[in-house]
Amino acid sequence: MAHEIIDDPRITAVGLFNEAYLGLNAKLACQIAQFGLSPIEFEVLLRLGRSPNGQLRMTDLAAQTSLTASGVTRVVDRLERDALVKRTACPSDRRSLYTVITQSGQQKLNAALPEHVRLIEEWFTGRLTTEALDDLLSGLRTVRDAVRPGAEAGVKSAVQVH
Amino acid sequence: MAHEIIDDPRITAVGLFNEAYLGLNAKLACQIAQFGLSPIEFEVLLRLGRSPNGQLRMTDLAAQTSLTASGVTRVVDRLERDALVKRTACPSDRRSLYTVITQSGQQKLNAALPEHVRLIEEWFTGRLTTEALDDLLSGLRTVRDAVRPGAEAGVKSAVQVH
DNA sequence: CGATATTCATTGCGCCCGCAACTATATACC
DNA sequence: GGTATATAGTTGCGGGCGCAATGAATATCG
Repeated sequence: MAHEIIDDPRITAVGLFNEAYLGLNAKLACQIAQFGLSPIEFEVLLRLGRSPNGQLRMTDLAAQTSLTASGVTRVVDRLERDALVKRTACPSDRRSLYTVITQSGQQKLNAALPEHVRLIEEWFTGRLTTEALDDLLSGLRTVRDAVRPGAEAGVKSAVQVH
Repeated sequence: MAHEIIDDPRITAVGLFNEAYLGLNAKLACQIAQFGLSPIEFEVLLRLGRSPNGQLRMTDLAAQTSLTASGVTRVVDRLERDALVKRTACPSDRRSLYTVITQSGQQKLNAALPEHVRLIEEWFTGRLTTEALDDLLSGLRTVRDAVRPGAEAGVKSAVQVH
């Protein structure tokens, strides 16, 4: 009855991956929510905040997040409604729009970040020795590079895997 | 302008965690979809399949997945509509319901599992040396145990972390 | 035993987001 | 230069799921 494959250690490994990921994110989501933001809104703000001029085109946001173009439109809709970002025209391509973080968006981001980092330290990085953390990140990097759905910000040429 | 904290390596680490997790799951979701299942439906089927008698109460399913009770109700609704599970009364507590996997559910699970494991091997476990995999899983386990949202199946007494 | 509190599951409502269709602009090709 | 194709972004629609309210059964406690 395939009673052995259902307990395959590889399935267990993925289960562990899931639990660790979801558990950690639940902790972080809770803190982010205190600033009136959803995790995806926080991520967009973060990516804008670390980009040159605090701006990114909608398409780039879609590539860097787990969202489709449609999803980006709506997240930016919400952030713009709350005056945390604004849309501005792209001079070189009139199809494109820049989403640029506002003063108020930067302030909210700066306000949230210290505690955010503290929580990451508390529930994740601080739980491991330097060496164990390096090992973990190295493994994650290997997996990330394998499954890269676009991966690194700003990457233009994506190698297609068969 | 807090230009340093936004590039804190701990934030980067979480970003890496995200990319690896989402990328891997996208690969797996794609395969699962070929069997007409969403990832959460597959997970429910899997957890039922590895449980004694292929059954679990709604509440247990909620505890083991990332779903609320309401979410479990609806997932089981869909699976039951497709005849992959069925609800049966719990004799000892008439508030509770068992969700039990059907013959047809087992067959679908068995059909999906080999390729599922193969994909995990291809995109995850097979990318790492035995040692690197052990290190990765050990790190994940540490994090999981810290943030445990209920963690191990069947655990009854949950130690509350302040 | 009887009243109160708790637990299991479901449901109405609303948000979020993917898909596919659509508009506008840009690029390619003859 | 003009037509075909590709790309940027938005929108209607529909599905998935959380929250809070509800109903039913059980547990707790005076």
